[in-house]
Amino acid sequence: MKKRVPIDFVGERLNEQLARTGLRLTAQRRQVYNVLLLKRDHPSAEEVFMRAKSAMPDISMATVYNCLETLVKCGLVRQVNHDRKATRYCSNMQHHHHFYCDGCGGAFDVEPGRAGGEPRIEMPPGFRVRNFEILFRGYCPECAAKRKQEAPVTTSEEPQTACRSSRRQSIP
Amino acid sequence: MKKRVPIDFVGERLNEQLARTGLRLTAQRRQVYNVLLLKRDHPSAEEVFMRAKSAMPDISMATVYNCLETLVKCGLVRQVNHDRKATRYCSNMQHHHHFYCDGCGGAFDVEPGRAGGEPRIEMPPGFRVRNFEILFRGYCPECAAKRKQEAPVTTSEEPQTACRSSRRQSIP
DNA sequence: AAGCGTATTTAGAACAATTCCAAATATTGA
DNA sequence: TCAATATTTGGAATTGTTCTAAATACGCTT
Repeated sequence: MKKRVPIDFVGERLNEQLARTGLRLTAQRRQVYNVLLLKRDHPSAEEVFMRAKSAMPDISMATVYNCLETLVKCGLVRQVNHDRKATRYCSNMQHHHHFYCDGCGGAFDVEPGRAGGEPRIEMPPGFRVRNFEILFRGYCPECAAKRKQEAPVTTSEEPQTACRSSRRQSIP
Repeated sequence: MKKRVPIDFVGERLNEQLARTGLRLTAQRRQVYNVLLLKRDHPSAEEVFMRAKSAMPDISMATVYNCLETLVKCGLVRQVNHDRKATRYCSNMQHHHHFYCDGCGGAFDVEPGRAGGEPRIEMPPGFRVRNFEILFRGYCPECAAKRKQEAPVTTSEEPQTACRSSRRQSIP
């Protein structure tokens, strides 16, 4: 690991955020951040490791975990958890929700609704809500289509949701 | 484990649900279910184990996991996950949401809103939503109060939510 | 109440994801 | 270039959970 670390467009933002916490911009951190920006499909640490490794063969799993943690602390990346699966990492820092496919396990961003789309749940008194997120489950377009042709008359489905499916909002 | 298993009010419901899947009503299953009904504070498997153990000293962790799994399959209990913490178990089978306290780690039920309270997020086309749940984070009344007196002028808070806090809806 | 086939419980091993550790290496500023 | 500090690294340790195979219990039939 003797490379200089040229500061490019990716490095810019990264360095800026790191600097404000007194952290250093290293080749590994940049690589990991790059991976996350390049394909925003919510990869797990393992997947980030594999992708990073193809460009930087000597990077270690421990480092990937370290870098991810650092990026999270810097506010450049978010962790996304679903059930007890491995934590996934998301470089979309806008407020948004997630859809998890019961078929392929994929995670998709769901943009918060526009007009009156956000929930107006009333909390019991005393609770201080700092943030919230909606977690949707179901089938992604691919899996939905696949299931439709394999089992035309689907049973045991429980569409207990108030959400309409229409207009596109976000792409995998 | 030579006890008979008398069927009481708890056993009733349990037995009914078990029966429809060809499962047996055992003392352990009843004990575990009882624990979950008795104190609905979303205990983890470990906590269920400890509580069950005080009434049934020979019950094993493996059995607790087995029983919990069975109860989930029967539709009497739900799993609730938050971040990478241990799975918690919830005997409230109504559609509802959860609030997680960043202070004490507690989990609280949040009843779905009444008039227009549920989210109307529009999904991209093709997605099939089967269900959803809202996950709130913040401070529970106790922790909120504690923090207020310790740090009167709180910084670094990001109240990026559209949710009002008022009228009680659910108790811990 | 004895026997039988199946379900359940149990202790402990195995596992996956993640964190911790201490030594080696890299980076920054003087 | 050097010292001081931060980061990376491989491997061990941890946590929560699942798996396994043997022991036990159940429900039913005689």
